[in-house]
Amino acid sequence: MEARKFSKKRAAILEALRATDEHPSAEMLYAGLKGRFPDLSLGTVYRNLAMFVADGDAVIVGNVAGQERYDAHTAPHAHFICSCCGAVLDVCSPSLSGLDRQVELETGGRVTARSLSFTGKCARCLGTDGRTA
Amino acid sequence: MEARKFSKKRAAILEALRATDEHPSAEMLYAGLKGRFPDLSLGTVYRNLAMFVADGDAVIVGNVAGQERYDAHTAPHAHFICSCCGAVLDVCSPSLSGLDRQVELETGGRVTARSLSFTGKCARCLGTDGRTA
DNA sequence: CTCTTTGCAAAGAGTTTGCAGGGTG
DNA sequence: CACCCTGCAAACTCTTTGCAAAGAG
Repeated sequence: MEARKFSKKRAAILEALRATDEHPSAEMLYAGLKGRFPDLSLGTVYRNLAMFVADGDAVIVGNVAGQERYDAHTAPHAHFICSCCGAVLDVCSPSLSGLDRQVELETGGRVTARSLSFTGKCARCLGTDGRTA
Repeated sequence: MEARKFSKKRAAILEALRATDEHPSAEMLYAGLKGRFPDLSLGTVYRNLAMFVADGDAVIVGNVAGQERYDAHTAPHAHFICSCCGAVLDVCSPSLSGLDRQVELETGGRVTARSLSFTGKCARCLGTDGRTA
Protein backbone atom coordinates (compact mmCIF):
# COMPACT_ATOMS: atom_id res chain seq x y z
CA MET A 1 0.00 0.00 0.00
CA GLU A 2 2.22 2.78 1.23
CA ALA A 3 5.96 2.67 1.03
CA ARG A 4 7.17 2.52 4.57
CA LYS A 5 10.43 4.24 5.29
CA PHE A 6 12.58 3.72 8.30
CA SER A 7 12.14 6.11 11.13
CA LYS A 8 14.06 6.31 14.36
CA LYS A 9 10.98 7.36 16.25
CA ARG A 10 8.86 4.57 14.87
CA ALA A 11 11.50 2.02 15.71
CA ALA A 12 11.70 3.36 19.23
CA ILE A 13 7.95 3.27 19.68
CA LEU A 14 7.69 -0.31 18.52
CA GLU A 15 10.65 -1.28 20.62
CA ALA A 16 9.13 0.31 23.67
CA LEU A 17 5.83 -1.43 23.00
CA ARG A 18 7.61 -4.75 22.67
CA ALA A 19 9.73 -4.23 25.76
CA THR A 20 6.83 -3.82 28.12
CA ASP A 21 4.07 -6.11 29.24
CA GLU A 22 1.77 -3.48 30.64
CA HIS A 23 -0.13 -3.00 27.41
CA PRO A 24 0.43 0.73 27.30
CA SER A 25 -1.80 3.39 25.88
CA ALA A 26 -0.55 5.97 23.41
CA GLU A 27 0.04 8.40 26.22
CA MET A 28 1.91 5.88 28.31
CA LEU A 29 4.28 5.22 25.43
CA TYR A 30 4.60 8.91 24.78
CA ALA A 31 5.49 9.59 28.39
CA GLY A 32 8.03 6.81 28.42
CA LEU A 33 9.76 7.97 25.26
CA LYS A 34 9.59 11.68 25.88
CA GLY A 35 12.82 11.45 27.83
CA ARG A 36 14.83 10.02 24.99
CA PHE A 37 12.98 12.03 22.35
CA PRO A 38 12.16 15.42 23.80
CA ASP A 39 10.68 16.52 20.51
CA LEU A 40 8.40 13.51 20.21
CA SER A 41 4.80 14.35 19.48
CA LEU A 42 1.74 12.52 20.73
CA GLY A 43 0.31 12.61 17.24
CA THR A 44 3.31 10.68 16.00
CA VAL A 45 2.75 7.99 18.59
CA TYR A 46 -0.86 7.65 17.51
CA ARG A 47 0.09 7.62 13.86
CA ASN A 48 2.70 4.93 14.34
CA LEU A 49 0.50 2.80 16.54
CA ALA A 50 -2.09 2.87 13.81
CA MET A 51 0.59 1.72 11.36
CA PHE A 52 1.61 -1.14 13.64
CA VAL A 53 -1.95 -2.30 13.90
CA ALA A 54 -2.42 -2.01 10.16
CA ASP A 55 0.77 -3.96 9.58
CA GLY A 56 -0.14 -6.59 12.12
CA ASP A 57 2.76 -5.69 14.38
CA ALA A 58 0.49 -4.73 17.21
CA VAL A 59 -3.01 -5.22 18.43
CA ILE A 60 -5.50 -3.11 20.31
CA VAL A 61 -6.18 -4.93 23.54
CA GLY A 62 -9.16 -2.87 24.55
CA ASN A 63 -10.26 0.39 25.99
CA VAL A 64 -9.40 0.92 29.63
CA ALA A 65 -10.57 4.07 31.34
CA GLY A 66 -11.19 5.68 28.00
CA GLN A 67 -7.78 4.94 26.58
CA GLU A 68 -6.94 2.34 23.95
CA ARG A 69 -4.33 -0.13 25.09
CA TYR A 70 -1.85 -1.65 22.68
CA ASP A 71 0.04 -4.90 22.67
CA ALA A 72 2.90 -6.00 20.43
CA HIS A 73 2.31 -9.55 21.54
CA THR A 74 0.00 -10.45 18.68
CA ALA A 75 -0.44 -14.14 19.39
CA PRO A 76 -3.98 -14.63 20.68
CA HIS A 77 -4.21 -14.58 24.43
CA ALA A 78 -6.63 -13.33 27.04
CA HIS A 79 -6.26 -10.35 29.35
CA PHE A 80 -7.11 -9.49 32.86
CA ILE A 81 -8.08 -5.88 33.37
CA CYS A 82 -7.98 -4.42 36.84
CA SER A 83 -10.92 -2.12 37.30
CA CYS A 84 -9.13 -0.60 40.23
CA CYS A 85 -5.77 0.51 38.88
CA GLY A 86 -6.28 -0.03 35.18
CA ALA A 87 -3.53 -2.60 34.89
CA VAL A 88 -3.78 -5.03 32.01
CA LEU A 89 -2.20 -8.44 32.54
CA ASP A 90 -1.69 -11.27 30.13
CA VAL A 91 -3.52 -14.45 30.85
CA CYS A 92 -2.66 -17.82 29.46
CA SER A 93 -5.99 -18.40 27.79
CA PRO A 94 -7.55 -21.64 26.79
CA SER A 95 -7.69 -22.23 23.07
CA LEU A 96 -10.47 -19.99 21.89
CA SER A 97 -9.79 -20.41 18.22
CA GLY A 98 -11.62 -23.69 18.47
CA LEU A 99 -14.76 -21.71 19.15
CA ASP A 100 -14.53 -19.77 15.94
CA ARG A 101 -16.23 -22.49 13.95
CA GLN A 102 -18.99 -22.72 16.49
CA VAL A 103 -19.62 -18.99 16.36
CA GLU A 104 -19.54 -18.99 12.58
CA LEU A 105 -22.15 -21.70 12.45
CA GLU A 106 -24.32 -19.86 14.89
CA THR A 107 -24.09 -16.44 13.27
CA GLY A 108 -23.46 -17.33 9.68
CA GLY A 109 -20.59 -14.88 9.70
CA ARG A 110 -16.88 -15.28 9.50
CA VAL A 111 -14.66 -14.81 12.53
CA THR A 112 -11.33 -13.10 12.03
CA ALA A 113 -10.41 -12.26 15.59
CA ARG A 114 -11.49 -12.95 19.11
CA SER A 115 -10.96 -11.24 22.38
CA LEU A 116 -11.37 -12.62 25.83
CA SER A 117 -10.94 -10.43 28.83
CA PHE A 118 -11.60 -10.74 32.48
CA THR A 119 -12.29 -7.74 34.64
CA GLY A 120 -11.71 -7.59 38.34
CA LYS A 121 -9.19 -6.55 40.91
CA CYS A 122 -5.57 -7.44 40.54
CA ALA A 123 -3.47 -8.96 43.30
CA ARG A 124 -1.86 -5.64 44.13
CA CYS A 125 -5.16 -3.85 44.53
CA LEU A 126 -6.59 -6.73 46.53
CA GLY A 127 -3.69 -6.41 48.90
CA THR A 128 -4.05 -2.66 49.21
CA ASP A 129 -7.75 -2.74 49.69
CA GLY A 130 -8.58 -6.32 50.47
CA ARG A 131 -11.91 -5.81 52.16
CA THR A 132 -13.66 -4.62 49.06
CA ALA A 133 -13.05 -7.89 47.29
CA MET B 1 -27.18 5.32 47.16
CA GLU B 2 -29.36 7.85 45.46
CA ALA B 3 -33.10 7.87 45.66
CA ARG B 4 -34.30 6.96 42.25
CA LYS B 5 -37.52 8.54 41.14
CA PHE B 6 -39.69 7.40 38.30
CA SER B 7 -39.21 9.07 34.99
CA LYS B 8 -41.09 8.53 31.80
CA LYS B 9 -38.01 9.12 29.74
CA ARG B 10 -35.92 6.70 31.73
CA ALA B 11 -38.58 4.04 31.45
CA ALA B 12 -38.75 4.55 27.72
CA ILE B 13 -35.00 4.33 27.33
CA LEU B 14 -34.76 1.11 29.27
CA GLU B 15 -37.74 -0.29 27.42
CA ALA B 16 -36.15 0.56 24.10
CA LEU B 17 -32.90 -1.01 25.18
CA ARG B 18 -34.71 -4.16 26.23
CA ALA B 19 -36.80 -4.32 23.10
CA THR B 20 -33.89 -4.47 20.71
CA ASP B 21 -31.16 -6.98 20.17
CA GLU B 22 -28.82 -4.75 18.25
CA HIS B 23 -26.93 -3.58 21.31
CA PRO B 24 -27.46 0.09 20.55
CA SER B 25 -25.21 2.99 21.36
CA ALA B 26 -26.46 6.05 23.18
CA GLU B 27 -27.01 7.81 19.89
CA MET B 28 -28.89 4.89 18.41
CA LEU B 29 -31.29 4.90 21.33
CA TYR B 30 -31.57 8.65 21.13
CA ALA B 31 -32.41 8.51 17.45
CA GLY B 32 -34.98 5.81 18.03
CA LEU B 33 -36.73 7.67 20.83
CA LYS B 34 -36.52 11.16 19.39
CA GLY B 35 -39.73 10.50 17.51
CA ARG B 36 -41.79 9.77 20.59
CA PHE B 37 -39.95 12.31 22.73
CA PRO B 38 -39.07 15.27 20.55
CA ASP B 39 -37.60 17.08 23.51
CA LEU B 40 -35.35 14.20 24.51
CA SER B 41 -31.76 15.14 25.05
CA LEU B 42 -28.71 13.06 24.28
CA GLY B 43 -27.31 13.93 27.65
CA THR B 44 -30.33 12.34 29.28
CA VAL B 45 -29.76 9.13 27.37
CA TYR B 46 -26.16 9.02 28.54
CA ARG B 47 -27.14 9.81 32.10
CA ASN B 48 -29.76 7.12 32.21
CA LEU B 49 -27.57 4.53 30.57
CA ALA B 50 -24.99 5.20 33.25
CA MET B 51 -27.69 4.63 35.86
CA PHE B 52 -28.74 1.36 34.26
CA VAL B 53 -25.19 0.14 34.31
CA ALA B 54 -24.74 1.27 37.91
CA ASP B 55 -27.95 -0.49 38.89
CA GLY B 56 -27.06 -3.62 37.00
CA ASP B 57 -29.94 -3.22 34.58
CA ALA B 58 -27.64 -2.95 31.61
CA VAL B 59 -24.14 -3.75 30.57
CA ILE B 60 -21.62 -2.13 28.28
CA VAL B 61 -20.93 -4.64 25.56
CA GLY B 62 -17.93 -2.90 24.15
CA ASN B 63 -16.77 -0.07 22.02
CA VAL B 64 -17.60 -0.34 18.34
CA ALA B 65 -16.37 2.31 15.97
CA GLY B 66 -15.76 4.65 18.84
CA GLN B 67 -19.18 4.27 20.38
CA GLU B 68 -20.07 2.34 23.51
CA ARG B 69 -22.70 -0.30 22.94
CA TYR B 70 -25.22 -1.21 25.62
CA ASP B 71 -27.15 -4.36 26.35
CA ALA B 72 -30.04 -4.89 28.75
CA HIS B 73 -29.45 -8.61 28.49
CA THR B 74 -27.19 -8.84 31.51
CA ALA B 75 -26.76 -12.59 31.67
CA PRO B 76 -23.23 -13.36 30.57
CA HIS B 77 -22.96 -14.21 26.91
CA ALA B 78 -20.52 -13.60 24.11
CA HIS B 79 -20.85 -11.23 21.18
CA PHE B 80 -20.01 -11.21 17.56
CA ILE B 81 -18.98 -7.83 16.24
CA CYS B 82 -19.07 -7.21 12.54
CA SER B 83 -16.10 -5.11 11.58
CA CYS B 84 -17.87 -4.29 8.35
CA CYS B 85 -21.23 -2.86 9.39
CA GLY B 86 -20.72 -2.53 13.11
CA ALA B 87 -23.49 -4.94 13.99
CA VAL B 88 -23.27 -6.65 17.35
CA LEU B 89 -24.88 -10.07 17.60
CA ASP B 90 -25.44 -12.27 20.59
CA VAL B 91 -23.64 -15.54 20.62
CA CYS B 92 -24.54 -18.50 22.74
CA SER B 93 -21.23 -18.68 24.53
CA PRO B 94 -19.70 -21.62 26.27
CA SER B 95 -19.57 -21.30 30.03
CA LEU B 96 -16.74 -18.90 30.67
CA SER B 97 -17.39 -18.44 34.33
CA GLY B 98 -15.61 -21.71 34.88
CA LEU B 99 -12.45 -19.99 33.76
CA ASP B 100 -12.63 -17.35 36.45
CA ARG B 101 -10.97 -19.58 38.99
CA GLN B 102 -8.23 -20.42 36.56
CA VAL B 103 -7.55 -16.77 35.84
CA GLU B 104 -7.61 -15.88 39.52
CA LEU B 105 -5.04 -18.52 40.27
CA GLU B 106 -2.86 -17.32 37.46
CA THR B 107 -3.04 -13.61 38.23
CA GLY B 108 -3.66 -13.64 41.94
CA GLY B 109 -6.51 -11.23 41.36
CA ARG B 110 -10.24 -11.53 41.65
CA VAL B 111 -12.45 -11.75 38.60
CA THR B 112 -15.78 -9.95 38.69
CA ALA B 113 -16.70 -9.95 35.03
CA ARG B 114 -15.64 -11.45 31.77
CA SER B 115 -16.16 -10.55 28.18
CA LEU B 116 -15.76 -12.67 25.14
CA SER B 117 -16.17 -11.23 21.73
CA PHE B 118 -15.51 -12.38 18.24
CA THR B 119 -14.79 -9.98 15.46
CA GLY B 120 -15.36 -10.69 11.83
CA LYS B 121 -17.85 -10.25 9.08
CA CYS B 122 -21.49 -10.98 9.63
CA ALA B 123 -23.60 -13.08 7.28
CA ARG B 124 -25.17 -10.04 5.69
CA CYS B 125 -21.85 -8.40 4.92
CA LEU B 126 -20.44 -11.68 3.64
CA GLY B 127 -23.34 -11.88 1.24
CA THR B 128 -22.99 -8.32 0.08
CA ASP B 129 -19.28 -8.47 -0.37
CA GLY B 130 -18.47 -12.13 -0.35
CA ARG B 131 -15.14 -11.96 -2.12
CA THR B 132 -13.39 -10.12 0.65
CA ALA B 133 -14.06 -12.84 3.18
C1' DC C 1 -42.39 21.24 49.28
C1' DT C 2 -38.09 18.53 48.59
C1' DC C 3 -35.35 16.10 45.86
C1' DT C 4 -34.61 13.85 41.33
C1' DT C 5 -34.54 14.37 36.42
C1' DT C 6 -34.17 17.00 32.18
C1' DG C 7 -32.68 20.29 28.21
C1' DC C 8 -29.39 22.92 26.59
C1' DA C 9 -25.03 24.04 25.68
C1' DA C 10 -20.42 24.33 27.07
C1' DA C 11 -16.62 21.69 28.70
C1' DG C 12 -13.57 17.52 28.55
C1' DA C 13 -10.87 13.68 27.05
C1' DG C 14 -8.85 10.98 23.66
C1' DT C 15 -7.74 10.61 18.93
C1' DT C 16 -7.25 12.28 14.19
C1' DT C 17 -5.76 15.42 10.61
C1' DG C 18 -3.56 19.40 7.71
C1' DC C 19 0.42 21.73 6.73
C1' DA C 20 5.10 23.07 6.36
C1' DG C 21 9.63 21.48 7.44
C1' DG C 22 13.04 17.69 8.35
C1' DG C 23 14.61 12.81 7.53
C1' DT C 24 15.43 8.66 4.63
C1' DG C 25 16.85 6.13 0.56
C1' DC D 1 15.69 14.63 -5.38
C1' DA D 2 11.29 12.47 -4.34
C1' DC D 3 8.61 10.90 -0.92
C1' DC D 4 7.78 9.54 3.85
C1' DC D 5 7.68 11.04 8.59
C1' DT D 6 7.28 14.54 12.25
C1' DG D 7 5.83 18.58 15.27
C1' DC D 8 2.38 21.55 16.19
C1' DA D 9 -2.00 22.83 16.81
C1' DA D 10 -6.59 22.90 15.31
C1' DA D 11 -10.44 19.91 14.47
C1' DC D 12 -13.39 16.02 15.65
C1' DT D 13 -16.13 12.66 18.10
C1' DC D 14 -18.08 10.77 21.89
C1' DT D 15 -19.26 11.60 26.58
C1' DT D 16 -19.72 14.29 30.79
C1' DT D 17 -21.16 18.26 33.48
C1' DG D 18 -23.46 22.76 35.36
C1' DC D 19 -27.50 25.20 35.90
C1' DA D 20 -32.14 26.61 36.09
C1' DA D 21 -36.67 24.77 35.10
C1' DA D 22 -39.96 20.81 35.19
C1' DG D 23 -41.58 16.40 37.22
C1' DA D 24 -42.32 12.85 40.94
C1' DG D 25 -43.58 11.55 45.66
